[in-house]
Amino acid sequence: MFNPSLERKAIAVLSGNDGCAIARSAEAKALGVQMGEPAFKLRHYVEKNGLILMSSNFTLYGDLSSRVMSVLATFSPGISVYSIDEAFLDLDGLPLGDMTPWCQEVRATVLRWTGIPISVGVAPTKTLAKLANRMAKRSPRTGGCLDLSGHPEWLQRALKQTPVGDVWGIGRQFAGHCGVAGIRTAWDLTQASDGWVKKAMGAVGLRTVMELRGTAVHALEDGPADKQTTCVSRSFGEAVEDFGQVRDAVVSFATRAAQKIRRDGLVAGGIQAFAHTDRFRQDQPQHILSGTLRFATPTSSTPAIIAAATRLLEANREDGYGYKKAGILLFELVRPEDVPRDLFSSAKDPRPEALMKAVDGLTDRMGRAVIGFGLPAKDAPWRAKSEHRSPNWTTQWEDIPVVKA
DNA sequence: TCTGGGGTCCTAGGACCC
DNA sequence: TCTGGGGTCCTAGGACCC
Repeated sequence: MFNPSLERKAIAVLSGNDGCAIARSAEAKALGVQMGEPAFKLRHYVEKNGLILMSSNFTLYGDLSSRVMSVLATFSPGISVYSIDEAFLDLDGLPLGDMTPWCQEVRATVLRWTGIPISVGVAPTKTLAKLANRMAKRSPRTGGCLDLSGHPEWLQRALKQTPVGDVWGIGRQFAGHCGVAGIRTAWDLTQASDGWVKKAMGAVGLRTVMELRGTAVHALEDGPADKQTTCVSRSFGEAVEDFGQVRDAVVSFATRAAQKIRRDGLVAGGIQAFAHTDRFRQDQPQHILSGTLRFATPTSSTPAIIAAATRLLEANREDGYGYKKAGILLFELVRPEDVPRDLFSSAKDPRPEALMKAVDGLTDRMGRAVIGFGLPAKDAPWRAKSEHRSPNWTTQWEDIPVVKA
């Protein structure tokens, strides 16, 4: 959108630390760039075929995502955002019949107002809507929109054209079980017996099959449920032997995790901190360090979470390894009003909360780098690589594009 | 040299209860 | 010889999703 010269080019977006391909343009797929392929294996495409590699920029993607979602929300009061690039809309109550013109309007509006092309699939269940969407995206004839509701013969043809492994809820293992049983397409799976499905893929698989048969079992939720866990982990730009550096990294991850749960209005009942060596370097000694503790009182206070994380790390400290990744996990997340009262402590100390409120206020107004607990050096060796990063076109004043008169 | 990050749900087995 | 019936909770591991 911001760099039209990239249109129609072979381009892949890399994971964190510029590790491997996590998104590919159609042209990159045509070259043979695989999902999850390590970046160093893509170099020959870059040199021979002009493949363009970009670092991921989730701040930018998140902002554009929320713009798209807010446009979608104008089309149906029942919207459930499923991921950064997908949402389900409840069409109950909308005029029945051919939904295609309506879908075209949704698509055209999102494109016009945000610059993002989307595809739309309509069907009686979420699993079938995902299947319809996939066909709409792949087949130019559909113009990006496919309505499989009220067209039994189209639905059957779509099911027969969809490989079973491309069905939502069928991953590698389940697809393998299906293959052994001679089940190749989504249609084949609808014909399998409940007993076989339950045995091979459990209750989850059975729900997928019900949805393929047209019985909705995945309801459209009103709002997203509260998170149960929040994890912040990163691979390091290079292996780190200085344990102090590992600790610095974990402190910054703890800071970030605390921010995240405060933003979600939650407190954590416990924390796990971990660090491990490079699992791909089997020629080097491997080590996984990990520790868990529960807070006496659930908290979202950055100093409390940092203190716990560093305590766990030091308690499980092992020197002499090259650490390549570390992180922390906050679990037993609950809303503060749901935390049971502590029988033995009297008045709650109001100061940590007030402090975090002040820090969050400053961060919101002036950015994350302005105030913090032990701000790490910008050039710390554990900082992830991000060598092909796009600007934050929509969220940083200095990156906002300027239109020339 | 170089290989991501962040989630959910289910299941089986063990420990416990009356 | 013979040894009940009905539960809950927790955990680790495995499946899936984006």
